[in-house]
Amino acid sequence: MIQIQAASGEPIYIQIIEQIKKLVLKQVLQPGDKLPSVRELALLITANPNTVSKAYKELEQEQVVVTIKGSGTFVNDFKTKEANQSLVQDELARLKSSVLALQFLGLPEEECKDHVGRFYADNRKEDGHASN
Amino acid sequence: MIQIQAASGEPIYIQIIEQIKKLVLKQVLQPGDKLPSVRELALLITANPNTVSKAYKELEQEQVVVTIKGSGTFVNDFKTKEANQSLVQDELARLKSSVLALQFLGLPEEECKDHVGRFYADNRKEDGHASN
Amino acid sequence: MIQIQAASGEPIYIQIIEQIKKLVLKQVLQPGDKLPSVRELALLITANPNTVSKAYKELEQEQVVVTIKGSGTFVNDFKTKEANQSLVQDELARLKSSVLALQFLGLPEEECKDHVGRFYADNRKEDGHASN
Amino acid sequence: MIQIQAASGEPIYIQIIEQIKKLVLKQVLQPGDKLPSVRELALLITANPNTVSKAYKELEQEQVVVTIKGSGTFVNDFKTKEANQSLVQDELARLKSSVLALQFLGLPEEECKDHVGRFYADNRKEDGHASN
DNA sequence: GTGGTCTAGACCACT
DNA sequence: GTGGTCTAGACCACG
Repeated sequence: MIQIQAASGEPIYIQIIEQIKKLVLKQVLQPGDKLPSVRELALLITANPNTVSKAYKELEQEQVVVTIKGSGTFVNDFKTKEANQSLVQDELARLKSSVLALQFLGLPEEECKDHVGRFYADNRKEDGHASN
Repeated sequence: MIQIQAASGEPIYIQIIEQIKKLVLKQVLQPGDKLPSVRELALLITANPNTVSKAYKELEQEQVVVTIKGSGTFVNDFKTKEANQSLVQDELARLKSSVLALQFLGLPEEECKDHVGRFYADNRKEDGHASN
Repeated sequence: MIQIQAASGEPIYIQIIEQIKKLVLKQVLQPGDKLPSVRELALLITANPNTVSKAYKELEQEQVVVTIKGSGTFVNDFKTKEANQSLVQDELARLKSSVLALQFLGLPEEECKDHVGRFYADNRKEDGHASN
Repeated sequence: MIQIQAASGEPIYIQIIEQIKKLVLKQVLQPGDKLPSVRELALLITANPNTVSKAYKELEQEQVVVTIKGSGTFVNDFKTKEANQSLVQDELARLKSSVLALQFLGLPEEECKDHVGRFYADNRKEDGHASN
């Protein structure tokens, strides 16, 4: 369910965070669903429990999941998600930086928007076949 | 001419690279123009010369500038830029990650594309007034 | 009668303790009244009986309730409550930590005292309508 | 400058956070000041660097400090501190819980407010002599 | 030198 | 069983 590329340079805990967000977005994980326990997921992806824990904590901080000590970690109910304007601002800054680089590399504006459209579509699909 | 935000989390050498790319894109820096020397720029932005040097080396590796020993560093001619498909792929991966996050935060696809369009437009203007 | 928020980060047994204390304070539960059995309360709030048991044990240790084997758990007579100076000290430490945080966040001293006054008043009312 | 009680039950990283907040509050640490490096402080208080790092990260997240990779951790300029209403709400919830407990233990309202006043005063003094 | 990430393995609190 | 805290020690990116 979750695939990690240990040699990708992208920190493992970031990969976990993004993949879980994606699963929630695709409704493979729905509000109330229990995530695998820290130790389980660590075994599954052959990572250290601390690393998984770090990912779960950050997901909780972003209100994607809720953690109940002794019980586990659960997908959150989305009610207060509109307020996160500051997070949106941060991400837009990252987006801007990527767009600058791509423009510089000669990627035409329309082509860039096409990619964005494809990424949106990808994250709505059930399967994980990237079209990157 | 170049503004650094040390506390932004973005590495300083990355900020230098992006700002110089932007200046080239906007044609403030034109092919053949001489960049400030490593030491000059380091003084200007109160950074470590090693940091500036690292930025220049990466810009040279991306063929944005050319360094001529004993003379300085110069903006390159734009002709050889098509080969950098791997760089484009890397940047598309970053773009994809940003788009995932923004989609997750509820940003509609069309709104995201609008931002991309604005960013493209920004980088064609002379001045640095962001519309972010 | 007792409401538990499993995802609040506050341990469930602590929530039970505090709510029962509050009910005693408000005289909804009076000296001699019988508390629900461990199993009854566990069912009511869908918690583990061990959790309820832990709460009752701690309440007994603080002399809020008395457990009589084979009969049940009862609200205690209030006479012996002066000795708990160590508990007061512990709570004052928690209070101090909260006050530090609030002062840091810019809450004026008078406003903080007003809140304290309101909390005292709240706990004297019968109903649970918080004015937080 | 920072004193840790390893056996206090209070997590070490929480103690670090609170003591640094206190130092900032007392203006012993002023905006722009450099905190001891993670490794330095770890040696000083004989804790693990990871533990100190955890404290610093949380302080950064609360915008008390700013971290510059390769340079160090610095006390932040307070400009955006008014917006943290949600943090205030969280702390008020903790305060409420403490006040409930103290009321239950028989502490009179006025005495409780006196303690609050003393805590405010303590945090304005230079020395660390607690009057807890 | 700085902080960031990760692992291995320990102990504790909570359910 | 669950997650939370902590230690020891490794490697990396940044300045």
